Amino acid sequence: MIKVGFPDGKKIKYDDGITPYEIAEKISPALAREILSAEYNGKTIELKTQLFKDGKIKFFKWEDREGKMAFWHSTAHLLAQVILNLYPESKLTIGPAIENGFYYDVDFQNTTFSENDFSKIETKMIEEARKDHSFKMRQVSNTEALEYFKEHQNKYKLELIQGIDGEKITFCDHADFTDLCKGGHIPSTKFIKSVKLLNIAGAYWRGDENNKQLTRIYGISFPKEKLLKEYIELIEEAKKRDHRVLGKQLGLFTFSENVGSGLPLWLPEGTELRSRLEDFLKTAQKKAGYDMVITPHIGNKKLYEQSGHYDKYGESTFSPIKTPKEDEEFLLKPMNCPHHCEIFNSRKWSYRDLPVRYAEFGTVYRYEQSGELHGLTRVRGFTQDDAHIFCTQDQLLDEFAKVIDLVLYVFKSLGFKDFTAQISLRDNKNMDKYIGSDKVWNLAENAILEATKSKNLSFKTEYGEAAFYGPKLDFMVKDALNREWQLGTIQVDYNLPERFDLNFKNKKNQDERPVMIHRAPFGSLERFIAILIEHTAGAFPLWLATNQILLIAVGEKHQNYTKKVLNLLEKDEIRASVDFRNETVGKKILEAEKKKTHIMGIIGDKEIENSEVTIRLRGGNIVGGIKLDKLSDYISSIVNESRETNLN
RNA sequence: GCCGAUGUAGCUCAGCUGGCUAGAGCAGCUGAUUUGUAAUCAGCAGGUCGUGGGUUCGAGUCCCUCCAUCGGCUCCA
Repeated sequence: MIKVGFPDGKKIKYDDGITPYEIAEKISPALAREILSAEYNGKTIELKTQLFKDGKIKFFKWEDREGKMAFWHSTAHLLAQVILNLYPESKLTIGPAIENGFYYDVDFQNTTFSENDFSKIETKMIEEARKDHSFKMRQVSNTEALEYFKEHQNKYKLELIQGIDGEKITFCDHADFTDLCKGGHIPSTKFIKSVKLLNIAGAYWRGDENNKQLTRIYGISFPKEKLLKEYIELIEEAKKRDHRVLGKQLGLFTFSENVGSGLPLWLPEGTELRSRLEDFLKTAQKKAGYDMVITPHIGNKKLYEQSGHYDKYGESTFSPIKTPKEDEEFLLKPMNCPHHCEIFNSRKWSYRDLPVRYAEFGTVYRYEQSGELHGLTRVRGFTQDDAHIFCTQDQLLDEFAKVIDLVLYVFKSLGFKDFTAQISLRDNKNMDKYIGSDKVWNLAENAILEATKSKNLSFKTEYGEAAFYGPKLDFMVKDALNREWQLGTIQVDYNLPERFDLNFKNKKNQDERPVMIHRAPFGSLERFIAILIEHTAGAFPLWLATNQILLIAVGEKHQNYTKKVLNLLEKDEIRASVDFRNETVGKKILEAEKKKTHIMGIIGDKEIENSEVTIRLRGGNIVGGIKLDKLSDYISSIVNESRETNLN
């Protein structure tokens, strides 16, 4: 007999060799029908794995992340089976489950595979799924595994097997298909009720661009038809919220082939939104003791050689600009930090002067590879809400914590309620990517860790995500569709102060190095606005909206009164506008809705008679008549509310 | 940069396997209408079909080059 513990603490004895599925069945047949995978003593196992030792068991359903992973991973097997069936020449490589579905990387050899082939594969997959094939794990010897894939002439799998040392090699069989696999499946293909292949992409073998490029097929699957429908609706909604689509519709920004790709042109409405965001941050930064600075758009190449940036990123800057002077070259500014270091160096500092905080909306230019450009989220010219704080070692924790406060204030004001922190450290396998000694890196990493803990932020740690000069604290926000975006970043840097020989006089009148904090709560205005558009579906918080209320005059004879209302609102600093076009009220409302106008004020005979304005909120909620002397207060109150919560 | 796809009016799209002066809706302009909570009616105008080349009696449609965009990969100071 073995003793099995459950998450609720209960312990039950079972016969040796019982499987998780059988245990579930004993608990309740309903549970057995729903579970997709299980974990035993912290390790993912198959539902049909026999248990011979005491342990703790956990069951996973579709609702659990682990359940979905097993489900999608199993679907990847199904996809592989069908592909090998239809394209016997193709070579399978890897096919994992991902956040939203799964993919399989396939070398189709000389055959081209396109989206047109999706439907026949989907059909075949469902056909196979219905046959109720069970997934069976089996252990094989190293030689046996190598033999198998030699026979199938699959050099990719051979490479994978050679990379597995010590561990046991396992195969997974279902139907007539066998794959190298470490496990984690649903019991049978019959659970897979609907499958959708999503897109096709190129992906390098093992993620290395020197390797052959394979065809990656992305897909998703569900245990119920209805769930697929919901998923497709979610994708449709995301498409509607796409900042590139809304940016066009709302007249915020555009691109021109003649200007160049990745170089956004800000239209008047977009510029106004952007300036308002800048003003918002400027005010907050002033309160937090920052000083604004301005630096040029170009800088001598030597400056970036000194900082180390040129060595690291020289290839992704725009080509150097030559001057009549021989050997003199300038770069379009790819980052602001060296400039701010030079500002710091323009005078002598005492410890009494620190911390010094320089902020700049600094426009920078980076020659991103053409295939990496994407709307406003990845561009070649963008403006960072950059600042650099120069402080003493003693001030570091406090300063860092203050920056965290500022970042959180920004998120809160803009309606990002759901976010996580990520501490980005060095990749210990690739230490030559970084500059500076272990000693200063350890100092910096500890500072970030401590400051983050002092703020009670929960965080995850990612290795290999640090900047080349120092570790980072990055903020990932979740938008209204639950998608995760990286926004603000805070970095601790001991290296640039060294490279620029920054000093201040300490209490003992000795030269001492300041520590530098790099930070950008938005990251860049372009990227931030893109994410804000997708998060709010273009309906920005009312305090930020360019047009807070649109006054709609029913007829020509109502225009004078409407103008009076406009003046009244403008005097109270409410951003109002009027629509006097010769159009029906219905049409004006439709267009205001399209422009995501939050508040509409309708004015006709009735309103004039009662000295009021009828308020209609976006989406059709009619508030009713508000007297003129109460109107500004009413609007101001919803504007203020919008600073805390989104008016949505 | 790499793999794959796409590119027709300001916008969204139609144009079948190559065949007369390339179509529609919205937006625009003109006129009528002065309108009550998600599209008033009529007329007009608007495109060298991304670029350059080629195949053909004939190319928006087929082939090649380049450019841009989209989905990914790689990269992201």
